[in-house]
Amino acid sequence: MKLVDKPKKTKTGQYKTNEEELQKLAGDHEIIGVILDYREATKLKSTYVDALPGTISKKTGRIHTSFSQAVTTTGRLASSDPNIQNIPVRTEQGQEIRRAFIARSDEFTLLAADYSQIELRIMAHLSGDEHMKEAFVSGEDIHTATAARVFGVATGDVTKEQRRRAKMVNFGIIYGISAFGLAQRLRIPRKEAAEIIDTYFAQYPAVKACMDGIIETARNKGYVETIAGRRRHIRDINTANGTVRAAAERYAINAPIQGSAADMIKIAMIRIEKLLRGKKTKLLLQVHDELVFDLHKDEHDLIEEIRKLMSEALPLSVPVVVDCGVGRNWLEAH
DNA sequence: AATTTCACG
DNA sequence: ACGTACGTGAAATTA
Repeated sequence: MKLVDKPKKTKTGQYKTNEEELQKLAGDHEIIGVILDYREATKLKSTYVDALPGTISKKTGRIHTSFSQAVTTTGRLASSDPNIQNIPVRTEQGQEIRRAFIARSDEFTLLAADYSQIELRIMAHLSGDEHMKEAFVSGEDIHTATAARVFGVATGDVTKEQRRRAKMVNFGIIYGISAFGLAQRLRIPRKEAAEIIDTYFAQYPAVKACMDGIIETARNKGYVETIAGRRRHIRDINTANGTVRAAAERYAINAPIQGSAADMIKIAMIRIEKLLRGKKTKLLLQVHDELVFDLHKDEHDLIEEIRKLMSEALPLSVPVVVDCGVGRNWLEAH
């Protein structure tokens, strides 16, 4: 429709029509919003509404996923056939789908127990950064605390926009931040993004030192390690190609963070399995930082025991907070 | 079979 | 100038 001067192309030469590109055209033609709505609806219908009923076991009347323990590069589990780790939750229509996941009978409810900000807490632990640790020890909202530091205002004066940006920066830290990546996410010039990152590292100096140290380890040993000792080998960490090397450095930084979180929840799962022996309550699912249980109505005392096992699975130098919720369906449990 | 898009953490 | 945020799996489309 000639709405763009230089339309972006995919690597095979097709026009890019993903959400990010379409969103930029939202004000230029009324069809764009309609297409985005259509995309959302058809994605949910084909991937979940149409597909999941066919996966229900004839024998049990339930959906049984497969968890792979040796697939991901970081130590996370992967769920397939069907994937139950990507059940919708973000949009209204998505939430309707999540509501369909219910407890096994009237005697049960669903319990969702999830780690709060676990990857940033692991960053605080690995780096030992006093400012970041203090934010968690005092129970502050980490994104608000980061915003206050990066934008130089009091915690109470942090605006929504500042918090939103700080949240993006915190995510960036976990991913092995780059000025380009942050600039794209925040839709600001690369130079501004670079300044935000500089301020961030000035406020959390030990985080910067930790990230440099991880990269140094990768260069010297060829691999990085999680808290429990899982290794990820980092190819190309010493390559001359700057782009490839920068990517390798991001993998090196992300792997110990994402992987240590995976270590933690796996240790918790092993201990919880022992706790639940002989009980009616069953562990159903793991979704990276969350465990979902069929909780029997007479066993609600288990909630605090599960919370304790999860929060103490891999002790950190900051508090590990586990949020627990109970409901008739998976959406309500959150 | 490869690519693109998009669902989740 | 290059060209990137990390980790997955499934459906639809393209080649």
